[in-house]
Amino acid sequence: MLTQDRHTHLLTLLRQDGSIVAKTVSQDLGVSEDTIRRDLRALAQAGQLKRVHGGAVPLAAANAPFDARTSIATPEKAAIGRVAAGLIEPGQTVFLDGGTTAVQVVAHLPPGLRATVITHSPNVAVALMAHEGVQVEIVGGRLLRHSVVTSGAATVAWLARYRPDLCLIGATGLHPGQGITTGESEEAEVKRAIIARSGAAMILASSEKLGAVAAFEIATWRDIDGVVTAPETAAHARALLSATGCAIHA
Amino acid sequence: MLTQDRHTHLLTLLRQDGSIVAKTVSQDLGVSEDTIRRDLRALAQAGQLKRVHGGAVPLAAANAPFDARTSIATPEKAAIGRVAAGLIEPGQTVFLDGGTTAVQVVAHLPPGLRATVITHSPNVAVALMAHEGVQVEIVGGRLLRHSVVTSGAATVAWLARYRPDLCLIGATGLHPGQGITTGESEEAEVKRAIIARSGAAMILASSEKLGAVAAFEIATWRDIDGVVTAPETAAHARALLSATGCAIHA
DNA sequence: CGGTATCGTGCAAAAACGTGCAGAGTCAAG
DNA sequence: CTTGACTCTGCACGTTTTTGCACGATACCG
Repeated sequence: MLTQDRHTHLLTLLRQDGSIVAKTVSQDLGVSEDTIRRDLRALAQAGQLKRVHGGAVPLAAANAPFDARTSIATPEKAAIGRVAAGLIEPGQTVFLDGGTTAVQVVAHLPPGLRATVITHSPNVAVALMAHEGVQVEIVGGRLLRHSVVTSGAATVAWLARYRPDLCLIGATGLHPGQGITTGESEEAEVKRAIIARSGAAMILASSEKLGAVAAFEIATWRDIDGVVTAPETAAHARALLSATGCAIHA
Repeated sequence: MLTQDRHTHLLTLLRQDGSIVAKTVSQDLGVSEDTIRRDLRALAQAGQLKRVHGGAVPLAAANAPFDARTSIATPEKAAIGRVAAGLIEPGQTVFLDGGTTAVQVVAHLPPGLRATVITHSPNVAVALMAHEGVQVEIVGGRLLRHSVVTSGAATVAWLARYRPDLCLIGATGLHPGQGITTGESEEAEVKRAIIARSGAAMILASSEKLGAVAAFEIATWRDIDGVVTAPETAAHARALLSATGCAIHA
């Protein structure tokens, strides 16, 4: 294994998992921890990552002019992305919501997957360019600045032409009594519209969303088919949402 | 085995595996490591690969997971971007085509500009997020992989709702007799549709496009209102396109 | 505040590198 | 056919880079 290969491997790992643990990687690659530490030192010197005790994390926003918001992947979001990516079957047509978690789903798609992905997030669309076998459809409309997805009446109208097998939706609040909610009314409309048209609807849920409630309802528990969480938070999610009869994927 | 054969073999290997280990290859081919090293030196000299300790890796692009999308901006494209950005008046609604030059237009927009930008490029849309005052509309549709813009019947149909004051369009060929052309028929349809709906249409032209002709016509000189070039190539453009009566902005 | 994991540095072995040189093969002129 | 120039290849030798280990210092965690 070349030094360069290790470097790219480390950067890929960083993008996928949101962090690097020196010890783990050294065992995976069969080299000493010293070597990994030296690599991390070099990459940090080159401004490609930030060293921390025990390993490394991505740089904080400043350096990346483009996908500043999308590239900061927390380990939990990476884990959710991995699980959600596993739910997509070859040949399916899938709607992918916007947000950092959705980008993580893309990062964990099996290489060579053949599928069709519909999205209203330009970030997700760009990330999907790395997957040769995936056909991408973008939903047009006005781009919301804070969440970087299209929305509004035109977007909802455009959605009418799709009937995806599966949709993966982000949300701000998942509450056993109050249902699934988000903080932006236009976004809520889009999410609601696509859930209604999808064969199956899954909610991408990081731990801080569990038990929370936001201002606008996206769906009730009857409307959706599953919640995707990180393995670490699965037990918590199951306990909280047991009454809803909703499946938990982790 | 001929030297030439080894060279092509090495380049093939590089494409397949993403890296070359001198020792391994020398054993596989039954030649000494010195020979492989000499080959690598020659190929590196010819700019076909990058030598590293232990072997070789592809030049920049393919290997680095990052800059696949943040494509390299040549000084000329940056210059064109600067000129084109200056053509946009506050308050206008502008259609921006895809491509690296269009991203450069965004990079040179005056900070604080208030305007509406319509685009079918997710890259351009993401780049525009840096401009608080710009409202962004994305044109939906199927995403073409090689140029990273949406196109097809749905995209053209969607365009019907816009009447921008100005459109900035990329092209592959600008020829005084053959008009403005591009190499992809679907893209040509989109460009033609938006030019027809715009108050003014400008073509973004880097020097290698001047005098060139591609397979699909976008527009005749009657249809467009100006060509944007870098200051260095303005004289050349004026000479070449004088008969068309088309304004040159530089 | 103590224990443990991680880090940095110096060092030596191993791997890879560059260079000079000689043998083998090729080719064209004589 | 011979000769000399040229190229390609492999080997030897000294240099540089990389790697793993030892040991003291430092940072996290309960």
